[in-house]
Amino acid sequence: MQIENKVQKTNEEEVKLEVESIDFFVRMMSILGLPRSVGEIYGVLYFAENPLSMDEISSRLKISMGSTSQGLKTLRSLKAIRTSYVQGDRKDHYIAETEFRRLFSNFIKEDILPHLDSAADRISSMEKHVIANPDMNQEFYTTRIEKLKRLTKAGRKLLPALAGLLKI
Amino acid sequence: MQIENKVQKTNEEEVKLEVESIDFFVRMMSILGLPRSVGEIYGVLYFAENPLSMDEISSRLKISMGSTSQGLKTLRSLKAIRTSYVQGDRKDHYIAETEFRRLFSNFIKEDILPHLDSAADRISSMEKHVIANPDMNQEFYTTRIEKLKRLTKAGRKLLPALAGLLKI
DNA sequence: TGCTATTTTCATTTTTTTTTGAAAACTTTG
DNA sequence: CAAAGTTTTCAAAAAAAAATGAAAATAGCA
Repeated sequence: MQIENKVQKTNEEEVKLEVESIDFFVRMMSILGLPRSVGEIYGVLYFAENPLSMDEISSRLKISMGSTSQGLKTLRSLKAIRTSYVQGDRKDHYIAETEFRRLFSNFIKEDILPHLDSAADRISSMEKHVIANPDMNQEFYTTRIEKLKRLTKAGRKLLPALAGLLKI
Repeated sequence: MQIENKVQKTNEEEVKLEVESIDFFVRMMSILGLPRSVGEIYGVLYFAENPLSMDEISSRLKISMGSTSQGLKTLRSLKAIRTSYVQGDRKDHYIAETEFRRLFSNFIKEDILPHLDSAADRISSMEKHVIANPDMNQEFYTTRIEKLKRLTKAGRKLLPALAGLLKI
């Protein structure tokens, strides 16, 4: 009734908007393979006019503090949110980072490129197996391996550039 | 011992290569959110010199016919594999489509764009809520909604173009 | 057409992922 | 520096996703 009131969504249209925001980001994040709770949290923060504490987020969404903490951690590591100091309150407060360009660039750096790195190792190990055995149809296998090399090379170039193309 | 022998990987290096191929594609497909079995199947087909039947795929991978059938269905819908007639054999036979460019383009068309379509609907419904209530901080909400619009618009343009950029 | 081989479907089981909740670990402040 | 407030961690529970396997459907052949 006291501090909370300041940030509580009292208005009906605001509540509806929040529900749709949550739904929107749950779907978006699920395309990126992120759990439901992460989308929910970002959805709440995206249309929040004021920074929200973990507490407020957790009670608005009716999810546990544990989930909320985990979700915030994920969002922080993607730099999709940041903390903001609120005077007279000891809790941490969060606001959504709304530059999607940066958000994507972090996602690619963090969740995609590491896979491409390990892919490169695997490909060179494949090559060794083909070379090690002259009985194998060298042309066939070499061609296939070349394609994989080109694929990972293209991915490594293209994906980071992608975020730059996002004129958002 | 009879027909199978023709396509069985007998050579040790070939077996090792196959294992790595499976591993490679399991990872790749999992980036795209596709189940393990789909990656495994594609991994086997990618380095197969001859078309393989469902039977052969399923027994090489030691996965059930049900999974294999489902996985092949997914791969077919992505046009990542195609069937090929093999004389004197009543079974269907599959070969990997190795043009990754097309593969990605199908993935985007099939698994990503539909989400963006439904996103557009949701955004316009968000707008209605903001307009419906003049008490809301119009500037704040309108700006956020604009960002979402730009995001989805950019996605719709950029993603299909992405496959074209893949020089593979 | 009827018989058999092959593939698909789908209820059930298994595995994996996510969430919960309570305890542990921090942090702030009186 | 202790006491209360806050956040994190992590084992266990719940939920979601994927795989199995057997029955149903389909297709090819005599």
